[in-house]
Amino acid sequence: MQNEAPHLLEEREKQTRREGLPELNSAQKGKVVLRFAPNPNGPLSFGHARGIIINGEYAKEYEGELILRFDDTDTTVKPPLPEAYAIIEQEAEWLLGFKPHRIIIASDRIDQYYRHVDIMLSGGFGYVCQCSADEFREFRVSKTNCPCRANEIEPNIELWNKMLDGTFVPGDAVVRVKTDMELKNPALRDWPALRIQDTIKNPHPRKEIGSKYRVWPLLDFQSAVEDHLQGVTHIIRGKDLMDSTRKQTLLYQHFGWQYPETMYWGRVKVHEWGGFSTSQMRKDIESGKFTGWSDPRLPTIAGLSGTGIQAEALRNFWIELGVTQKDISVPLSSLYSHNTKIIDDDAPRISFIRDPILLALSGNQQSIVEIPTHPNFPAMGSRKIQLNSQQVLIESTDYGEGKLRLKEFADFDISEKSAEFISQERSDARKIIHWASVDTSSKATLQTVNNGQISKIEGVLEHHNLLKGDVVQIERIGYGVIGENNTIIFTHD
RNA sequence: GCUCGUAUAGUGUAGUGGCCCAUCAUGAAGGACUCUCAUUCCUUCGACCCGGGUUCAAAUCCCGGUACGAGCACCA
Repeated sequence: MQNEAPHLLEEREKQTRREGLPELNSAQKGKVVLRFAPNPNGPLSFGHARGIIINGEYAKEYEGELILRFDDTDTTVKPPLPEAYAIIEQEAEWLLGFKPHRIIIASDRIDQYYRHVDIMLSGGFGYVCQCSADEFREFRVSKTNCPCRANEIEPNIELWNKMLDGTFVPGDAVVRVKTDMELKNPALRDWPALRIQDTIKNPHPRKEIGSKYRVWPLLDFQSAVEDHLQGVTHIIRGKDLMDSTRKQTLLYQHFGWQYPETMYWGRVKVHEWGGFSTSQMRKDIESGKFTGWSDPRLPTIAGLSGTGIQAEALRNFWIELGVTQKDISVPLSSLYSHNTKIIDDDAPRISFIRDPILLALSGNQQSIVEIPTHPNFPAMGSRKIQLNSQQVLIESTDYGEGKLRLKEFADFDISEKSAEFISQERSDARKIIHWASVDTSSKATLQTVNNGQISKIEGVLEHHNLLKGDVVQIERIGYGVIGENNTIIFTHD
């Protein structure tokens, strides 16, 4: 057997678990181009992070390029927010750990899209349709051609010019891609490519664009043309855009282009969060319900980073979820677990005493206590706690235990708001609690978010020389970020 | 309604016909370490939606069912 069929004897190596993202189809190192294309109608939120992180990771892995493209072609329903462009650029870089290789703004590229309308019209695979949305809906369901479909090339070009020159107003006409009204999937039947917007009433928020254009491409057309112009090789996006791929593939066939490889992910719900849409958040911020895009209650990138969530944690989180088409619901604890792994090694320890109770010390204890900044890393130094006034603060919930050990200090017997020194070494298995000296602590607030509500816990915080934004571990409580005015923003436990 | 898609432990994921009485992470429970209810380490728990079929062999292929989701916007 050894000689006749050696392969049967070969110890098959146990297949190892695939790490990270699945491979890209027909991808060559150095030759992939991916893109992330948000509508800049607000800064990035949690869900956008998936798009940018997954596409960005692939770009990195395959030594390719990532394009950040602003799909800002709607001035009416979800108009762009002027300041969002710059913010998104920064947030994208923060999330990725590198700058996107190219930045494209759709509203700068309208002439390119018009140029392709000309090709489409003169090639006879597009037409100007003057049916109302309602009328066309009926044609779509009954699988019948609308009358405009029969227009010759010349009349189509005339009608197109009427769209451009203002003869037509919004609703009068759209440009459609000629597919086939008998297609099985109703979504694909002669889909709309461009429409007219009232940019006098609703100018584009970018000053340089304003009311310059009346005819604007819809997503499927704009995105399809731009992907081709930019040489995009792989598109990874939500599965809600599957029919978009099918529509765009039909357009690509007309143009004689090859459609990029596609991958999709399913819907993600975070158990602890309700439904947030960018438009709704924008309204709620404008009405004062939230303080801004970085409000800690909001699932925005600004909100998350402000409460101490790290970009690397977000990256690990989204990479772990991968690109499956399943609709999933994840608990926040999963993100927090990634975050803890990132921050714990670097987080200085600090004491925050909730609802403090003052105890007078009696006995022969030290007057200065040194506590390591991080128990696992002595190199991070230590905190020196002065006890000149011999008074300490402990949490009210710890008071009443009777016998307590003040962490890294000494054992005490507690009664009547005073603490009697027992020993510096551990004398028994009494509970160890965190504490603060009145000499080296001051009033502070711990801000937490619980089911969409901000709550502020009053207490005292050990003195420190940390800076705003530093991530700390609050002993026996959890992790937090140093905020302004002696507040500490809770991250998670 | 029409069309498209997905279904593996509580949650998320690996697995593309024999390595699988199923991977890893998270979670829960227990333990070790630790002067934090942290970190680290160890142990345990726990799953292939249902029913047919193809095959010597199916989590993996096919059909049907069920469940969930998405598209059918002059939004992205």
